[in-house]
Amino acid sequence: MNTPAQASHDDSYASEHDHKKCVSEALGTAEHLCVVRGVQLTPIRHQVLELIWENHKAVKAYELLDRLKPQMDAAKPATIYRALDFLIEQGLIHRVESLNAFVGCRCSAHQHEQLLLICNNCQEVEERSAPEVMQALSQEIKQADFIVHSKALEIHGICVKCAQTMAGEQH
Amino acid sequence: MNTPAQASHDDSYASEHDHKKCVSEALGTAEHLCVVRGVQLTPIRHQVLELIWENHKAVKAYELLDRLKPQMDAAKPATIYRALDFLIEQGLIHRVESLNAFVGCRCSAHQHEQLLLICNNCQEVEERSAPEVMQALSQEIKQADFIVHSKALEIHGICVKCAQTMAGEQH
DNA sequence: AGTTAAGTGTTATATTATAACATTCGTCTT
DNA sequence: AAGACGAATGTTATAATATAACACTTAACT
Repeated sequence: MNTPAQASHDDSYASEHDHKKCVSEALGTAEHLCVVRGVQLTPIRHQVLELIWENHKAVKAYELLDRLKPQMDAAKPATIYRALDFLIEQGLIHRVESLNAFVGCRCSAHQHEQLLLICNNCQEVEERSAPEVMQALSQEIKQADFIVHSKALEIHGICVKCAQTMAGEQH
Repeated sequence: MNTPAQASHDDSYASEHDHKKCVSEALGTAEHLCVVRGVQLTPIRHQVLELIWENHKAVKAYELLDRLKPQMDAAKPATIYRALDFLIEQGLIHRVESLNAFVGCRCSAHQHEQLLLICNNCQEVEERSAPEVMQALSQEIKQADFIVHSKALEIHGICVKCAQTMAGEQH
């Protein structure tokens, strides 16, 4: 499979906002939730979650594996996939179905199913709770007499920042 | 990867409605659209489309390959994937992202992006145009200043028929 | 000490998908 | 007719994604 182009803004998400705060909040919430739920956020799981939170881009399992290896020589596919399974079960990350990739979840404590806006240019993923969409969805699903287990709501396109960057480069 | 349980109703979609008509309409529309668009629905592509339309279940690429081989001994992965790429480009089938599988599209001529209700029990997929959902989505995406390229809207759960079957089996 | 359950280590393999290059075939050009 | 072309297909190889299966460790409980 081809390596997707990894556009990267100077003013990327990671620098535009206070990403350290962003990460520490996410990890703090994760640690707290795991204690509350009586599940173990083991060192491996914590490391994988940290790697995922390095930015807001969707990241592939084998890329995480490569990034984990320097810290953990023994890391194998199963190491990553087990950690990912746990993190998904706990709602701490999203699996991006349309990319076979993973991204941190900011909404672990609340409802987990969100609308994902996925930039085809920079791979950053924006989560939106999109209440009107969810409301309309509920109605529609109810009309169909369908019993929901899970939702994957993924929009691909170009994010604001990339659109601006591209517009700037036109001149 | 595990083989998903393939539940199958006596009163399955395929027998409940006039599936022959369903298939002939789908194939007829496909043939017509390809003529209009000046693209070639070659024998291979036609055969793959027919295989996909054998039922309303999401089907895997390698399962299609196995089903194609009796008719076409030379069939290889590339054979299937090329046909699938064409059919997707032309909007004649959906790729179900959350299953890495494929299903016939009833709405080729109109808007292609639909809400998919995917039964975890029988693998049947119901397409719904869900105008209210699409309207709410447009609003939400506009608010995010996001430029849409494509949408994957996939709901997993249990379809009406399976729910009824299960309820019946409780006694 | 013995048992158990959860987590991890390790090897192997299954599943999904694409790359790369050769060949065929019909059509258009000369 | 000969050659050029583009689209489709044939063919081989391999990349990328994911899981199975079984062994081992550890901590908690009995």
